[in-house]
Amino acid sequence: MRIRTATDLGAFIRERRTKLGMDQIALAKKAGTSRKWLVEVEQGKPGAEIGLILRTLKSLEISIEVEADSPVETPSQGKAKAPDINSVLDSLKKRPLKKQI
Amino acid sequence: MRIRTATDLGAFIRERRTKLGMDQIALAKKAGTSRKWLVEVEQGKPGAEIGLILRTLKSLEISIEVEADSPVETPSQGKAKAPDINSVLDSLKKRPLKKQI
DNA sequence: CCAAATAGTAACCGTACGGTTACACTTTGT
DNA sequence: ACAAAGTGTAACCGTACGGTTACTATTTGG
Repeated sequence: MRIRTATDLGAFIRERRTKLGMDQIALAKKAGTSRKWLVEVEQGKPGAEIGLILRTLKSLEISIEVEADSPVETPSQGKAKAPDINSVLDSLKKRPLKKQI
Repeated sequence: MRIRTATDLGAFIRERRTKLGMDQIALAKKAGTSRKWLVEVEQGKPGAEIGLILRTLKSLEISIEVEADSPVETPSQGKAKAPDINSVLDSLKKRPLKKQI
């Protein structure tokens, strides 16, 4: 299922929880959170912290996949997009070391 | 890419951002958050709120998919998996229907 | 009817999330 | 050499997230 909003996520969590025959207390305990928090998350609370969300999904054996929609946006670089050298150079340009004076 | 931790998510966000040629300020503004927040998220902050995360992923044109790992109760023989009767029974057993007095 | 189980809600409270501002460090371009 | 761009970090502060506890529906079962 594609997740676009916190409400989507809450609905999916609730559906999975009930299919597994768990109540809110059981899931909250397994995920290391509180029942209050789970209630709010299942209702689509956008302020829920990602760490607790991930623990909850793991407790429900739900996997998350992220994917870039468009391969890459090359605005005006023409049509030659073979080796994507810019990305390679950019990644090599990452802050390598912390140099001390 | 499979997301298991907040660090995974932060790394993916950063990779996508740089591939799109955006700096932290541009992405933060587009996602409606602050650069400080984005720095922490890219470093794997588990306390980041899911609402801001979703806005950021949308700004990067990243889609999220969630999926239940096991259908419901791994039936060892996956040949013809009848109309998952267990789920039906479970849901009926839990909170079946709203019955009128 | 009453009791039990599950879920939604409210209050209070300590903590930390997120925004703002400022400064330090590195790389790049002039 | 310098300045600019990009990033990491620190401080302060208002707000709200999450935990706890309690109470309220709603349904089921005795």
